[in-house]
Parts: sequence; C-alpha cells; structure tokens
Amino acid sequence: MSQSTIQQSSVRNGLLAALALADWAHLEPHLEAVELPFDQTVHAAGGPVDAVFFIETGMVSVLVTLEDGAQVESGIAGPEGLLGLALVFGDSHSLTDARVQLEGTALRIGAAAFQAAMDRSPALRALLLRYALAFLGQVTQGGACNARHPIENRLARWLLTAHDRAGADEFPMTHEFMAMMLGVNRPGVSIAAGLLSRAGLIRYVRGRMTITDRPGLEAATCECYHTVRHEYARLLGPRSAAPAASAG
Amino acid sequence: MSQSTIQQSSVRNGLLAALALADWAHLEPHLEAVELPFDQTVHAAGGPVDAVFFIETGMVSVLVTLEDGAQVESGIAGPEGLLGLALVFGDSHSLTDARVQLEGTALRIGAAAFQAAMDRSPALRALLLRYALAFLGQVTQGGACNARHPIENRLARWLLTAHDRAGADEFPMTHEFMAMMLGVNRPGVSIAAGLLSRAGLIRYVRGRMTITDRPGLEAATCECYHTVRHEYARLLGPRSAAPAASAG
DNA sequence: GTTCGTACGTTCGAAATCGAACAAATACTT
DNA sequence: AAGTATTTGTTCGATTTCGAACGTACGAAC
Repeated sequence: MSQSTIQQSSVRNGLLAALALADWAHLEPHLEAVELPFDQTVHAAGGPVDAVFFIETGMVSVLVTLEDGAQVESGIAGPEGLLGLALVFGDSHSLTDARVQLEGTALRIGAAAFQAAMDRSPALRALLLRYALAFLGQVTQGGACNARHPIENRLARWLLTAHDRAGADEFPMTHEFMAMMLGVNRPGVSIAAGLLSRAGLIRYVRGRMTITDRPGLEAATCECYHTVRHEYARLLGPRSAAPAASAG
Repeated sequence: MSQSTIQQSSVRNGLLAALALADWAHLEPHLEAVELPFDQTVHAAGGPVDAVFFIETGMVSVLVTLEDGAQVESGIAGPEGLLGLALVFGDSHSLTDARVQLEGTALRIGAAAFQAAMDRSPALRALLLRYALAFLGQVTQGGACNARHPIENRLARWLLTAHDRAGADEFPMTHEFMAMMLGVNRPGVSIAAGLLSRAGLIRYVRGRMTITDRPGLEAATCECYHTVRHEYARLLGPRSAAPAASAG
C-alpha cells in the first residue's frame, strides 16, 4: 500500500475525481501509483484480473485475440476510465487483453480491496456501473462500425478516440499498429492515412502521428465516434467524454 | 401486476431459475407474463427502458442502427437471459433496439420494482451482473468477428446462436434478414447458405431454416461461437450457454 | 386456376480489401 | 560514416464483397 496520502484534488482520473469524499475514502488507502510503460500487458485474456487500474494518463487498448493470432481492438480506456472491468461485474477473469498503447500512469487497487469498497459504497458501485455501460456502448457501436464502415471513416474515428486520451496533438503511432487495431491490412491504413494527410487533417512521420485539424477529422469520421462520445458524456459527464480535448 | 402466483419451478428463464427462493420472492410479485410477438420492438434506441424482460421462449436481437439506416446485430438474448440490460447498470436509456426475431414469451417487471429488488438482493444483483458480463463478451467477440471473419463462418456462428435459443431444429428465418443481422448484403448470405446447404448442414425453404447437422455447423463456424458459449457457461452455468441444445 | 407478393438463386460489373512484395526513407547502433 | 532495423509508400494480382438487377419458385388470396 502507498505510504503517503493521495489528495483527491490532484487525481487526474475522471472516475475518481467524480467521487464524493466519503466514497473516495474507501479507495484511497489502497491506491498505489503505478507506471503504464508502452506495450505492457496489464492483464491477459483468460488470465486472472487481480487489480483495477484507474488510468491517470496514457491509453490502453482492450483486445480480442483470434485463433489466427490477429488482435482486434474492442475498446479503449484512458484517463476517463479504468481497466479490470471484470471486477466491476464481480468476476475475476477477462476475455480480453489490455495493452498499453500510449505510456502513462495509473492508480492501482487490488481485487479484494476493490470488492470491499464496491460493497461498502453504493455510489462508487453506481458510478462504475455507469462506466461499464458506457464501455459496453463503445464496444457495441464499434462492432457495427467494423461490419459496415469503410477503413477511412474507421481510421478517423480511431484517431479521434486516441486524441481524446493522448493529452496532446502529437503521439507515437504506426500504421502497422493501427491496422491491427482496426482489423485491416497495413496498406489499407497507409492509403487511408494518405487521404487524411493530403486533406490536411493529420501529419505523420515515422511513427509519430499529429492531429492537425480536429474539426476536419470529426467531419471525416462516421457517426460512430459521436454516438460513443455522447454516450460517455451522458453517463459520466462531459469531462469524461473527451478528457484531453476539453482540457487542452 | 399478476393476480396469481408464479411458481419458480415452472419458470423457463435461466436467470430466474438460478435464483434462491428468497431472491425469487423479491421479484415474483411484480412479474407479469407477456407475449413477444414476431417483429415487436421491445425497446427502441434512444428511448427509455421502462422494464426488464426475462425471456422464457423465443429470441430477441439487440441492434445498432447506423446513420444509413442499416441495422446490425450486436447481440442476441433468449431464454438464458434478459432484455433491458441498461436497468441492470442503473441507467434508463438504451443505445440499441431490441427486436423479436423468434416469437415467444417473457416475464416482465417494471423498472422501479426491478431496481428495488436489485437493491435488496445482492445475490440477484451478482447474478445479473454476471449475465451482463457474458453479454459484453458476446458483443466484444462479435465485433472482432465482424472485422476479420468471412461471411460463411459468421453465418454458421449466427445459426448456431439462433439454434441454441430457438428450442427447435426448424425456425422461420429469411436470407434477407440474416444479411441485415450480419451487416452484409443478401446475395452474400445466399451464397454462404448455399454452401452450408450443399454440405448437408442446413436446409431451408422459403423462410424456414432447418439445422440438419449441428456438429457439422460447429465445425464450420469460427472459434467465436465457442468462445462466447464457454463464457456464458463459465459465468452462468452450462444450462444458460445453450438452453435449447442441452434441453432437447 | 390465376394473380400477386415474397423469398430465393443467380448473374454481372464495380469497388473495396487482401496479401505479398519491394523500394525508399528514417532512426538507431556501432 | 556505415550498417541495420524499422516504418512508410507503393505496386500488383487475387479475392472478397458490394450493389443492382433479373428470373424463378413457392404460397396465399381471390
């Protein structure tokens, strides 16, 4: 456990910031600041989920691994949310990998302490269930998007989602990687990214992506981005829908 | 409210059947038997969710409606589950339509009574959260499946999922309709269904689908069917993973 | 028995995407 | 400065899927 007290006012995680003081008090003694280094697997599919991570900075992808080895992104979590959703549902296993895509930091709480806090604090439970529902909305809309929308729209959507969580207009990101997330082949992303770049919406050089025209990107995405964003805002408040964009 | 008492032993819904008597007692006075006629919209996207429906027979699709009017299935519920998942999360709105695909019956409970029962019964809440997690698993795996797997495998998967909930080897189902569920065009389904039919796995005549070789279909599907089924079984017990197949 | 609506089979050209490959450019290493 | 690994741009043919169309079969209604 952490030796020193964490001040709620200094917490950058949207869920924790939304708690009343009494509910925060249930969690705080058990929270431990941890690093989320790039590419770390926070929890693995099939394995146990032994802690919840409230993300403070960075971005983590939730991934389904298919039989052929392909990993497809089903959702993204950032400073608006948490990892270890299975524990919110009272389970201790996950169908998905969680892998750090943009390095950052988190506050970690072990499964037992987390369950105890959930049991004692109805407000905490209610808040985290709303987050779970928002995440379900993200996965639901994303699934339909995968089935029907062309690569260019989906790429714009993914970039906006990443931008919301990156905390900056520029962040490291390769075509190869985005192709895997979207479940498409790499040249497909290169072509789509080329279109967005020629339209002046983004720039990229060797694994560094820069969002140069966010309103333009929002016009280039399918409605799925806006649908998910509105759902996050409705359930968790505007701050949690787009932590980076509204702060910066 | 219903005038007469419903015996738990006669209930065909997997969730209700799994409840201890004390938890059942919280719900029973408020349950009302209702019909689920074909094509009925149980609740609509954006609209309020004013009741939970524990399905007894039949099958209901949970659908995302896209801007272009296309409706893509994100999940299916049958006698193993319920509709109105938003209420389990403490919310009262839904991102999705729920539409009856195979007619049946359900036990309905209004939102207020349902919330009260959830508040009073931790066991009920725990059970329904496990169902919510299983449903999230279905949506998650389905989204990845949409992104990567060819139509034929996805059709086999969908037929197996329907078979599990239909309670019979034969059920009404058109190509047109399956195409919409899978988010693909109709000839794509006709071709895929033709392959499955020539392989002797299914038969169909004018909107009547018959599963003739279930093990064969299970070999023709992608792993996504098995993954989801195992997750349902793990979280809810074997009965809920395949209510029809294990009963018949 | 005829008519009509729906479901299905099939075709066709167009478009999107795939999968593999290779060249060019950039960063890192030595 | 040279060598190496990685990232990106690009090509190309193959495959899948799309979207529209048309003909046929089945079943219900008159």
